[in-house]
This record gives sequence, structure tokens and C-alpha cells, in this order.
Amino acid sequence: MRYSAEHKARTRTRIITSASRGFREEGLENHTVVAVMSALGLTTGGFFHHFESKEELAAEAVRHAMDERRERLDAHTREGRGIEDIIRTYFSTAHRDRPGGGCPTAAMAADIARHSPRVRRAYADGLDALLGTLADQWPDMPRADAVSRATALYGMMSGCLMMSRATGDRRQASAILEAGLAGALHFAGVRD
Amino acid sequence: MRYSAEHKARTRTRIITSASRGFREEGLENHTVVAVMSALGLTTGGFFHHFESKEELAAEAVRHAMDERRERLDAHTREGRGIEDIIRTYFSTAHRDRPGGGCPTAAMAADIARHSPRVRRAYADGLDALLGTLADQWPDMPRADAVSRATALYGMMSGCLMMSRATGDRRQASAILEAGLAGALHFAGVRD
DNA sequence: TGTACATCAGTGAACGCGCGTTCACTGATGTAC
DNA sequence: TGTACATCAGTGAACGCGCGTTCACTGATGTAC
Repeated sequence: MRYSAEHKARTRTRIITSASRGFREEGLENHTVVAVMSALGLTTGGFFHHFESKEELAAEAVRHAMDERRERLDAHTREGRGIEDIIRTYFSTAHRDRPGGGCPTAAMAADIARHSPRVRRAYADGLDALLGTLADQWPDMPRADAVSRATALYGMMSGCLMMSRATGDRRQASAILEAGLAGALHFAGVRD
Repeated sequence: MRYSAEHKARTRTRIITSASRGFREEGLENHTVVAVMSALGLTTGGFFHHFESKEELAAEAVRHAMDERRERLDAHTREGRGIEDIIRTYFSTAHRDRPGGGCPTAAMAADIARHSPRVRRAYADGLDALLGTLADQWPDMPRADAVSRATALYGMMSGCLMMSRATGDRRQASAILEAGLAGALHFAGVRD
């Protein structure tokens, strides 16, 4: 063989990692196969030795982005940083202004809703795990209540972040971030 | 003149109205100029007698969608229906399954964030008015607090709706809708 | 009231462009002997 | 240790297609006389 199986697997992983960033920055449609490959210094044709279609990559990239987020949340928790810290980091201007490494829901959820079952399934799996991990923040609550609260909280966070990114008014964008932060802290049960 | 100025204005309005639905259903990129025009029984070429570019239409369609939503909220309030009713209608499966006439934020905000200042400005204007109208639901609160609460609440609503639409799992989609409803009612101060 | 004319909303073919995908090819590497 | 061969990840040109936009044209209507 020309390259080892590990080499091929590594390239596949590099494509997924890069695409998951590109898709969050530019959207699932706008970030093209050419763009994905040339970001790695590769050419278009080779793409189809790794994926049967762009749709397959979309599913893998969504899965990767969601997993990455969950691991980040896990790390937060392991470091003993509580829900307040998680919320504050989420509502940072750094997160708002750099969607590429950030929340997949705020960046891609509307796109995902319009895609194939395969992509939506990848999102469903990742979301389930992410909400479960977030719910661990309320270990004393009945599990169903904790998951429900985590879901609504994550909705508030992603919705507000999305609005802050969309508005064409800088002052409004800041106000939304502040309102989202205050609302999320309040909803999560953090005292002011 | 062939047609009256009113005729031309009416056609322009019809294009905006139709596009604002199509953009919410398929996304700002996916709903094409051909699709917009043929939905009205017209052909492509005529489009550019009404708009200088698709981007101009996008701005007008976003503005229209936001205005429509604010008027709907106004009507709710005039009919004496309170915040609980607004929230319950928002989290209906009808709204979830028909984005075309629904919430522009849940359907298009991530798209808008990637578009021109013109489109983002239209969204900013509409959002400002919409949040102001929603804040009227807490007339006894200091205005700034009411707007902040309205902002976080609207974030929770649009974020949860978006997730419910995106997930490929029917059961999860229902659970998200329920969690969003419960969370929003709680956050809005409605007693269970 | 009737007629000639100017207007311009709408038509539909054509444009250049970028997309996802295909395909014949290349050449560095692992393997067989 | 050296050599011939097979493999297949990566190349880059080509494909059909649909996009936003342009443009020469049409013909129903309002206006001037």
C-alpha cells in the first residue's frame, strides 16, 4: 500500500475536524468541498476516497462538533467549575465572535433541520449526550427535571447567542449577551 | 404606462410576502429567485425591475417577517391574551412543523448573521421592536429589566424551537418542546 | 369618441460562475522474492 | 540487501447542473390629440 491505514484514518479525521469548524463559521451549504480540502492543502478529488458524499461529511462534522462540546463540558465539570462559570464562558464575546470552535446549535441548528435524516440523527445523538452532561449540574434534582431544565437553559443560551450574532447593531448585540447571561444565571438557580 | 404604480407596488409586496415565507422554510440561500417568482406565477427576469439584488429582497423579507411577528404579538395583547398564551402558541407542534409563517429568529438568525449589514440591520430593527412589544407584558417592572427578561425569554423560545426542529428523533423533539414550554412559563413568572 | 403613440412590468433565453461529483492518472510506499 | 511489482491516497481537469444577473424583446395599458 502507498500509505498506511493509519495515514488514511488520520486524513479522514483532519477533514472532519476542519469541516466541523468551517461549517460552523460559514454554514453547511456555504462551506464547500473545495474549501474543506484546500484548508488542509489537499485537492478536491481526493475527498471522495474518504466520504461517499458531502452529506456524509456533514453528519460526521456535526457529530464531531457536538462531541467536542460535550467533552469540553465534561472537562469543566471535572475541574470543579460550576454552572455559573459554564454560562459566563458561553456568553463571552470571544464565543460570540468565533463560531468556528463554538456551540454547534447556535451556528448550525436551523441548517441541520433542513438536512438529511443522517445529519439530524448525528445531531440528535450529540444533543442527547450534551443535555445529559449539562443535567449532571443538578445531581440532587429528579433526573427528568434536571434534563428538562438543562434543555430549556441550553435553548436560552443558544438562542441568545444566535441573536447577538445576527443583529446589525453593536449596542443591541452587547445588550442581548448581557440579558442572556443574566437570564441564564437566574434560570440556572445561580444567585446574583 | 402599462400598469399603474399601485400594480407595481402590489407585485413588490407579493414578492416580499412570498419570499419571507420561502426564506423561513428553506433558508436564505436555498430559496432561489426563480423559486420566489414562480411561486407567484411570474418569471425570473422581472424580479430585477423590483429589486436591485437578491440581497435587497432578503433584507425586505426579514423586515417583513419580523414586523408580521410583532403585529401578531400586538394582536395577542390587544385581545387580552397574556404571556402564558403567547408561550403556549409558540411551542405548539403546528409552529414547530410550519416554519414558513413562524418565528424568523428560529428559522433564519444563523443565516442572517452571515449576511450583509443591510440584512442584519433589518433584523436589528425588527428585533428591537419585537422585544419592546414583548417587554410590555411586564408593565410594572422597570423598563430595562422587562426588556432584559423579554430578550432572555425570546432566546429560550427560539433556541428550543430550533433544537426541536433539528433533532432527528421524534421523541426527543417532543421532549424539547415540553421542556421549552415548562422553562419559558417558569422564567416568565407564570405559576404552574 | 376614436386613434396613434409611449411606457415599462413581465418574458424567456443567455451569461459567467461555482458547486458536488467523476475519472483517468500519478507516484510514494509496503510487500514478495 | 536489493529489486520488481501492486496498491491506492492524492491530483487536477472535466462533467452537468443550478444559481444570480443581464438583456433584447413583447404587448397591455394610460395618455395626448
